[in-house]
Amino acid sequence: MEPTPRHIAAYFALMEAGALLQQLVEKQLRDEGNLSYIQFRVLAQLAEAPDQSVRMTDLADGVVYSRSGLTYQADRLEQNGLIVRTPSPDDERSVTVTITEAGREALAHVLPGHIDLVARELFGPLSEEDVTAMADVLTRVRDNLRNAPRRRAPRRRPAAGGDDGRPSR
Amino acid sequence: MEPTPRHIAAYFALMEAGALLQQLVEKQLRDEGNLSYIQFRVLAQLAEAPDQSVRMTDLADGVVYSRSGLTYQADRLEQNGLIVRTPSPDDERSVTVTITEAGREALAHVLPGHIDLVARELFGPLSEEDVTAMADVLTRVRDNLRNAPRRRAPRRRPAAGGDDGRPSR
DNA sequence: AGTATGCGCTTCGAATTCGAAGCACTTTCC
DNA sequence: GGAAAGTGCTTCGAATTCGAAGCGCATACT
Repeated sequence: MEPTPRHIAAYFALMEAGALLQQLVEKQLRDEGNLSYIQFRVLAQLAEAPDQSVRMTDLADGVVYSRSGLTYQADRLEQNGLIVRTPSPDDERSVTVTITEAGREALAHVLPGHIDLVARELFGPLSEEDVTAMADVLTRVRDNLRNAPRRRAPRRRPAAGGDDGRPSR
Repeated sequence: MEPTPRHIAAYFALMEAGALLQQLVEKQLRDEGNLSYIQFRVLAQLAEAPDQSVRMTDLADGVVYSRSGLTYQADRLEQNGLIVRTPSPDDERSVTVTITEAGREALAHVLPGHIDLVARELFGPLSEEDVTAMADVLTRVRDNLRNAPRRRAPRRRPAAGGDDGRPSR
């Protein structure tokens, strides 16, 4: 399939719109609540979780983020008293993250401004139909992207008969 | 305007789709051409410029990036011989960036895989109508976002009769 | 049971990011 | 014409980012 100019326009518009919006959002959260966008997403995810708790891995998957990056941000959030980390009861390896009262307050504090900002900057120029179309198309795109990255080739057959070129560790 | 669940879905879908796609693209460019996404955008912008040259500031605006960040990436690109920086002829302050032959080759080298990736991962699940709708809506959003951040209040009337409180530099 | 493999999280190091500050040149305004 | 304000870029420092490596627990296979 040959890409048309419209395809290219759609591609760049998506990337740029996402980047621009993230910059605005990041600034609002920083100014009003001293939170990064990732931290905001983490808190939001915890707040709507059944028992205010989620495992680290599920958090990372939820916010599209590297595991080490999440560890770093979780350190920040815990230092600031917005979350608590405890070993998971059922699986000794995993860590359960729970939002604290202070965390809920921090979230509640930035939320109104956040909603205002998004309503103004993102949805401002859009009609209801536009919003519907955008949600529809982008949801499909996102779900597709969430599955596609399965390029983590399982590396089957760990060189049963010879060196596969991978350096020893 | 009260945000509906559909608004929220659209907002997160935009942010996540952008982030996921960027990760895939970043990886492809890194693997196949040792380029970051920003570097790719810079080269692409230079390649389509009238005389293969653009000023630093215009580049930064074009790719949605901080000036200092662009300086850093321009250093990398220049070290690798993909661009050249020369003082601008008309304005002694500004720097004109020009893509080199090696730069064009690097771009040509990653482009086919790039187009494949985007066609597959982004446009794969979309119909022609979807692409049109997405381009239409997101272009408007992006253009709106490009202008909106004008919270740099123009600070009109530079205190014709007294100190406006702004610290001297 | 016992070893091999896999999973969940953190630590580590190196690269990248941004804003603030600095520098040099340009334009504006008396 | 000269100070004041603005513009374009780089430098600087501090924070953030990610992948690779490390560690301990869990699961599979025999």
